[in-house]
Amino acid sequence: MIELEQILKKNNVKPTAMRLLVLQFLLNKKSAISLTDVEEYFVKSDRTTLYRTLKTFVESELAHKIDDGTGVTKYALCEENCHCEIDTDLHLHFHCKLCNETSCLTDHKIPNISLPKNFIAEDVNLVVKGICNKCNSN
Amino acid sequence: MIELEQILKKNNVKPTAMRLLVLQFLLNKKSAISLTDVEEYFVKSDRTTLYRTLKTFVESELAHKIDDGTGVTKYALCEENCHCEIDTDLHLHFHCKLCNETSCLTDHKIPNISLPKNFIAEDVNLVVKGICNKCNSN
DNA sequence: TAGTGTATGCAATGGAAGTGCATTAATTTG
DNA sequence: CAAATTAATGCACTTCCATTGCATACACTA
Repeated sequence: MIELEQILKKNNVKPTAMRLLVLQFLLNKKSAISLTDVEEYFVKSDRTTLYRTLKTFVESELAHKIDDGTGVTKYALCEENCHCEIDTDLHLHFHCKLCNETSCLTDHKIPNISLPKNFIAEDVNLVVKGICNKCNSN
Repeated sequence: MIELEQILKKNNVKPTAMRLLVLQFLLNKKSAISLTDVEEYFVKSDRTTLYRTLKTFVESELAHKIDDGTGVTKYALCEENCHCEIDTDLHLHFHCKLCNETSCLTDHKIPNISLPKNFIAEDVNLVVKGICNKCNSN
């Protein structure tokens, strides 16, 4: 528990009860989760609070925001020492159309992309859709 | 004009007046457009009709749907001979945060992606965000 | 020409993101 | 310690976009 507090403090986020709980929840999830997921888990808490909690996490580089193409924003904790930097920290996301889960393939960094002249890249989003290993083996 | 009809017929889409107009509109656009863009252009037509027209185009592989991370679905005509196939047809999209335009970098195919064992890729979406060449030169 | 199927238009719904404001909790400062 | 300031939370509401149901209009076929 104390560890959780440390994580938040390290990123200059005040460790409120709500934030600790949401952080814990995210830690337990292997796949990326949506605001609705969090909302369904913390029924007693308000949607807005959860929304802002996630927003705070993203702004303080504790979590990253994932657009997996489903139209619903997903969130996942950053890896240790992640600064959400292009070329080094950004990885591939995989969305399974069967189980509907979006997972972070953190080992799969985004390949180097050459852009036409005068284009400046600031962020890259790479999402692969298909069938994940779990669903494939069933 | 007759050309437009041919395009539709080739993809088994009945060439109605509305569809011809929307197709024409898409042809004139270099960047990907949203339903709202189309709606603003064809003020007299109904949103639903335009929505379904675009949907029809996507389903008949005349256009592809782009999720550029803005939260608004964009559409762009497929290239000649496109079958929306992974590895050969899918290309990079670039979203400029200044002019807010999403462009198809059709010359930039998506690099080969190696997935972990038992993952099956069916679709890939690669979006780079930053500043486009036009905005960069101003 | 009648009949069938598709396209269109209108109205309405639903989901998700986001904002404004009042209230409460926490922290700083005199 | 109390007052004052700042931050976090909860509630209500708005907005935006995607999507559907149903009735009408159009087009094609028998």
